[in-house]
Amino acid sequence: MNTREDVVAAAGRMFARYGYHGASMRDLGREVGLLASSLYSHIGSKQDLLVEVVARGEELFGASASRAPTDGDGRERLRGLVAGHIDVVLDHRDEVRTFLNEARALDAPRRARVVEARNRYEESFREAVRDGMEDGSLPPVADPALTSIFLLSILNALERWFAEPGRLDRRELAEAIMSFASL
Amino acid sequence: MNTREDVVAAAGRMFARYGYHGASMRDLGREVGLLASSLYSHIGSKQDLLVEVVARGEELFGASASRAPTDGDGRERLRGLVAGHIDVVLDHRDEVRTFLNEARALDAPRRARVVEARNRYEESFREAVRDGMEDGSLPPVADPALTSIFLLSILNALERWFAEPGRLDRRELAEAIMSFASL
DNA sequence: ATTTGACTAACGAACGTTCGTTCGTCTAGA
DNA sequence: TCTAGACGAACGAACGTTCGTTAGTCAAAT
Repeated sequence: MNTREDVVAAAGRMFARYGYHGASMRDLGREVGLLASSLYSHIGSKQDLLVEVVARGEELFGASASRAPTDGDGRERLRGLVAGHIDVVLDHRDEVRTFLNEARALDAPRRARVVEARNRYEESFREAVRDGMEDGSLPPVADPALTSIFLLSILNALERWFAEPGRLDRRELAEAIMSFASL
Repeated sequence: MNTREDVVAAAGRMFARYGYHGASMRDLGREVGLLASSLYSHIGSKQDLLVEVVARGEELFGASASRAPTDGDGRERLRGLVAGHIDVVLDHRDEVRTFLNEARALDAPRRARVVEARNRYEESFREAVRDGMEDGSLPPVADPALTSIFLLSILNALERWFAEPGRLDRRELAEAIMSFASL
């Protein structure tokens, strides 16, 4: 019914699977059951579609971070961030993939904004780790920044291999990641 | 002097930076100081170039795995694999990036071969972890497969952020990763 | 009666690739 | 030693195709 929404969703799927440059407007039209030209009744340009999909990824992570518990010790907050990240990645694989891998196809200023958003998001991880070390809820760790990068490396890679349903559910996955990092 | 080599190297650079579909033959020609048409004195097709770059990535990881120590306990062997992986990623960023991210632009049978090679490589990690658990050199870990995936997630993400020279050198990086995983 | 959203048709630009050609360099035969 | 001719490498032009995008039309829904 809401065609525009279908188009954006399809764009997310196609960009995620084939990459921005690898997915043509004709492919995209076929995916949603329209001709390429008809897509322009709903969107401004292909680039606009990418901007929108990437922005959604950005918002999803931002919302997840701000939804994380602000009370509780560092460990609990980190746990919340990890669980939130897992949910975002698995519930919105396509937007996440596009956000993580196709932002390079954005023009420079928009790409810079994405990098900035990622840094802000990463900072919330660093903060939780740092606080957890100070309040004693996390073991003293060499470097909160490094720990955050490693955690996010694992979390962002989930999109490439984690399948549901599988041997692990999300709860167990979060547990496995935390205990892998001995956190 | 060896133009063909230059072309392949430039292709690795361009594919890594802009993606296979995002890099045109004219871009590539400009990079090596030739016209697009002149590239065909040295290569068969754009697709051949991708095949070659990806194959190099594949070989680099394969060679690294077979260079790893076969004697020593599991922990020592895992350590060797991690250090080897770090070297491959940092010494051959472009080929690795292309290998990791652009294999999807290959035709299905070639893509399948890449997946297979990745699985074989991952298996060498699993084996080292499994052996390390059995010989007592590694702490008993829930799941060697999961541990390997997490390790490789961290290792493959290095290409995205690790800079040399920086606060950490490779030795310290390997150490940080091993101790992050409490291995 | 107006508006919406799909269509067909077409645009110019860029794509990967092939073509005929030129221009050195290197080798073999006179 | 000189020369003929084969060769590798690069060129510019052009190929057919696909790209993203626009314009005009027409049917259905409001």
